[in-house]
Amino acid sequence: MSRSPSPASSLDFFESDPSSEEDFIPRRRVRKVGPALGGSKKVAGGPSKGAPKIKINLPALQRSREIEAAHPADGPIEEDDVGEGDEDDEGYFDGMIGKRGVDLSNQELKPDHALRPLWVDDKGNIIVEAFAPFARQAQDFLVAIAEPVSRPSLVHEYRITKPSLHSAMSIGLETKVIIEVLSRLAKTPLSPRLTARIEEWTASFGKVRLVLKDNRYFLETSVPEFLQTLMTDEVIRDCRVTREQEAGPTVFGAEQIARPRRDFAIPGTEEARRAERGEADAIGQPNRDNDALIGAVIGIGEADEMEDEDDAVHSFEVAGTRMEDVRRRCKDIDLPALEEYDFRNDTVNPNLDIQLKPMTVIRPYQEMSLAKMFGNGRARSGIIVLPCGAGKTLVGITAACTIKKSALVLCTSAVSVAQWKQQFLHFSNISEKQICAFTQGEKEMFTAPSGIVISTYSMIAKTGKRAHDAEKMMQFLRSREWGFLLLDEVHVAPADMFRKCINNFKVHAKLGLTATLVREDDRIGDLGYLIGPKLYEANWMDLAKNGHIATVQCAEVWCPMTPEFYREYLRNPSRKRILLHAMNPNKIQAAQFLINYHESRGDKVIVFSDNVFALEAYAKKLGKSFIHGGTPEGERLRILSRFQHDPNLNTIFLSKVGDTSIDLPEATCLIQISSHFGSRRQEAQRLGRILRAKRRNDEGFNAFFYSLVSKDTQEMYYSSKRQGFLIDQGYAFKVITELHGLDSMPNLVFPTKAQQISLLEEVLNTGDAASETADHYMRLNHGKHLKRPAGTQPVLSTSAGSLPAVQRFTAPLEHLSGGQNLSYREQNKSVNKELSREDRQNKRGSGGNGKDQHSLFKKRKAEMDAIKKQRAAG
DNA sequence: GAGGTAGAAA
DNA sequence: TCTGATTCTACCTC
Repeated sequence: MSRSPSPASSLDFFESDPSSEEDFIPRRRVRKVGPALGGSKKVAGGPSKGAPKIKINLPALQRSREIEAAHPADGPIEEDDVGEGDEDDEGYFDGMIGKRGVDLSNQELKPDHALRPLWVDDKGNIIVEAFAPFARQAQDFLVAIAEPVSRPSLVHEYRITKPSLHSAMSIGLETKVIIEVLSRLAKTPLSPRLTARIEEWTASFGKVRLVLKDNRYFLETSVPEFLQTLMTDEVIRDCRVTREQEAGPTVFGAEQIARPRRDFAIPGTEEARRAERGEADAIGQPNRDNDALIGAVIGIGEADEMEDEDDAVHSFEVAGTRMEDVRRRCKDIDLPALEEYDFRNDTVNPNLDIQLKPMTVIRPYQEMSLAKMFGNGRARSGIIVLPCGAGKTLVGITAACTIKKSALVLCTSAVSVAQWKQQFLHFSNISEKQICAFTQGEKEMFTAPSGIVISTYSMIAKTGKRAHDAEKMMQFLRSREWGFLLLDEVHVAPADMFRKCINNFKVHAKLGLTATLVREDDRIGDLGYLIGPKLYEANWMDLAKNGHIATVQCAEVWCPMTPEFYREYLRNPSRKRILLHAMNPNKIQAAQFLINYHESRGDKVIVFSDNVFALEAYAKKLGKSFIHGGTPEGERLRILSRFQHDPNLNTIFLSKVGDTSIDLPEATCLIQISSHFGSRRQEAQRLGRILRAKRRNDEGFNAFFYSLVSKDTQEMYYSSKRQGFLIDQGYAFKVITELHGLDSMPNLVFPTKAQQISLLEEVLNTGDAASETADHYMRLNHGKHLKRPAGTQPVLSTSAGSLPAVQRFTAPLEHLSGGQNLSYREQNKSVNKELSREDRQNKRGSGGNGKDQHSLFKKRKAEMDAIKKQRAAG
């Protein structure tokens, strides 16, 4: 690698020997290791004589395990942990098969195990040797049948769960194929318990369907006993619609039962171009090399068709307003309703004349995800997960061009509505009068019989008063049947208000798109019944390898707190702590150093800060432009265009506004200075800002992602939590504890203690102002959040005067200090002790004029004392 | 455009 | 154990 000599030598942390694990594993991650690693769990009967003992104990694996242990609530779409059976044998099968660890200590290796890439235990945990022969093909298969747990470079981990098997079934895999392929790829024979479980879980799948006909929803099944189950279930019975003339279930003929192959090509693919040239013979056949190869290698031909079902389809109507209940209940009673839209044979809804423009070509992974959606010639509802910048929009548009029916597109912001509209016009031949936006500003309806409407979730979910036009528009949207509902950023859909967007419309097929299928609450699993199974999830590392997204070097920079800041940090309530660790002078210096370094390399740098005060302070101190929520539109555009075109403006500071909706293809380096919450989604989305870097295909090009963390503060905890998602995607975070050359840098900000202390003073004072304005803000807008913590007494604030809304609450000290964060408190117990000892000494000693006590600290102490006194009195 | 209301995110 | 505090967005009305 050739780099300019002086800064490169100071930033050689990315070039050190990757084999030294020490550098790659931050020490703090070495927490307690999960159970059953390397076979520590009890083994019935012990290992049989002569059988080789297999232990998997690779560092990479261990690391991922530890991260998982650190936030166990995480994870892909998963069943609620039902856990009825307490006994070890049964309990863990509910929800997901295994918890963690792959224990094969009493298993016999197959003689040719070296050729087979998988370790599969009896709980459904799978470990892939990514370097083994056929690992590639194995991974294609695993993505379809299991949840990726983590995918670092050499050893990948997957887990078979009930939802993942349902996804597999919904894209057309069959039980016996799943078991067969799995057992051929595994190094040891599959456990009978696992195969039994797979059989059990897949048995009922796909036998119940939910269909929309003539604006009415029907549950249908060809298995009489399932019909029985459904009709006697009280929840579902409650959702039934009975009309006078149809007391019992309707019985249809057999025509819907045949499971056809796809007999058309997905637009934009090689297949489609072949079809255009009249070479249509191969359509719908598995045309990927992988399929053929895997078939040849493991001796499995093409998947057999589903065995013939009964001749008659029984169905009954359910209320459209109760769809969510119906879907959830079906899932709960293990009869998940499959939703497929046979759009080619839908003669009721008019077709929409929409095609991809001839020049539009979709990428292999986009084709693959669409092939999952349209695999059997119908449109399956589900979710496609692609990294930011990997062309989600084009996937959505291609899906719309395949279905060719009226479509409804929902996004999170008005900006993104405009982008979708523009992209539709760019990639397809849709005419402008057939595509319309529904936002505050635009309330046009299409006049043609079919068309596309693009809107925001909040517009649709709006409760209460509506503008006249908006109400009319909603009636229009609600009154008609839609062929296709496209949900952008679908991870927001489980929110209370947004989830009704999905059920408010008569929709045949739903497709959710997202880059980050994670939420910090437990609602991500709801998407399973709100929309459908996950159809496809791309591997970030693979896309990077193939140049579809940029390669990123990630680093966490540990900045020690200066003593003055740390002392204040420890004694201040949590609200100011955020400010204190964000404004840590060492961090500001680190930011300055990194910005200088990357600007000198010709990088365009984005600096993120969640805290608006810190954002502004940094930007002003370092003389850079900044944008936050309060920045007027015109100003934003001006700054952004200068960032793109002006070679003298290479760094911008962004607040949360930059997380979404601002597209910056120029950026190649990203620095986070304040990230006090543990949102994995935000971290991934920010990384996504630089994944679409235009220069990504340059030889040896790397984008850079830095997280600046103040040492020994809450940030450490949050930072490791935030990284979870990216680490699971295979990114490695390097920890940098020292930036060489920083001290010798000219024009370093805050070089002297005096300047740092005056900064501290400013921070504390402004902090006061900030919390006052925050109080004011809350009084005005967010009174609903002022809930009294349990076990506290309301105290009327003296400053509140006649305003009844303001209440101050007495509470244990922990409520104020943020000490309720357990892991954090543990870390700092001794420090707190030291601090209180120091406090006592200060009190005993110099009666207030101690020479080491800055006047500022005296003031703070007086304030704290006043608070304490007040609390004691109240 | 200002100000109000409501909601999301974590 | 329970839920946080803040920033931001979007929509509505006037």
